[in-house]
Amino acid sequence: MNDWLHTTITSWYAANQRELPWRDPGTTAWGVLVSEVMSQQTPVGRVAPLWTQWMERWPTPTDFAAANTADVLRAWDRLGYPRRALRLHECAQAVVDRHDGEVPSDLDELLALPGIGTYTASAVAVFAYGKRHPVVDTNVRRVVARYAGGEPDAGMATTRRDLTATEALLPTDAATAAIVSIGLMELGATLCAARKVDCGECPLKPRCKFHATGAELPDRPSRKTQRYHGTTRYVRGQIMALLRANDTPVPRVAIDGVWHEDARRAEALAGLITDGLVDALDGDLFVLAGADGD
DNA sequence: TACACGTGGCA
DNA sequence: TTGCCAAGTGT
Repeated sequence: MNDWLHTTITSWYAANQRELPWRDPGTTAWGVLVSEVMSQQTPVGRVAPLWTQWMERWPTPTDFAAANTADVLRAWDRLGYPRRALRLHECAQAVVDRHDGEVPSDLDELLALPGIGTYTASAVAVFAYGKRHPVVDTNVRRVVARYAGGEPDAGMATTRRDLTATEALLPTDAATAAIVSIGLMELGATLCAARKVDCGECPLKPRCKFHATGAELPDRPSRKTQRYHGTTRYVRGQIMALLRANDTPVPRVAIDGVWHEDARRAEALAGLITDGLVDALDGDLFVLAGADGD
């Protein structure tokens, strides 16, 4: 009963998809996995150039598993959330240890890997291996909420409900379902964004409940955000940037320069050490984790 | 369930 | 300019 949706999305995506390096037909499952992890909470346009360099440097899980952690964190550069780089490194090691260096295609095996949650596991199974699963990210949740629910935004992320609602829209055929999923994501990332809709260009307009009811976006943001400057997260970022820029151990007094509040700075540094992103050396010196080789 | 977790572009 | 927002995951 959703045939119209499937053919509409499929043809729209074929004609309008953005050029992204990991969409090249020759991309490996590992390449897909890396692109998905890098894209977590990060605009894909910022990911693309880094992904290309990354895959040239570490083409396979085995290559990457052997990399030094400090090199990984430097290569991650300012992509954000450096813990993702750590998880990706652990993920490569798990792929080598548990799967003989081959990215698994089974959803549960993917889910068991470090840094791989519901979304990423589905995305790899579907986009790299052609499996049939609903792939539900923030874009899909929003587009489905608007198209099928007539609501301006998706509600709270409740995995089960999201999977059910998306599942109901997908075709039986795995290959087509994959294109519908990537098409919904693309639509949400381009024409049907959180704060800006372009119904005039949208192929789903004729049957979209949200458009039918006026497509009015609320003035209020759909989710709460917090101030960033001066937060622990901000100070962590400043410390990481300082350590990335230095090949030699950095004395505490240098770190003291990144933020004026002692307590905040201490909290940030302690957190980075706890998270395995920073190593403390004798003499009150600090380095990127694994800077001496893992 | 709710919060922590980086960074930079855009309106 | 300030603040929203981005292919989420782990706790």
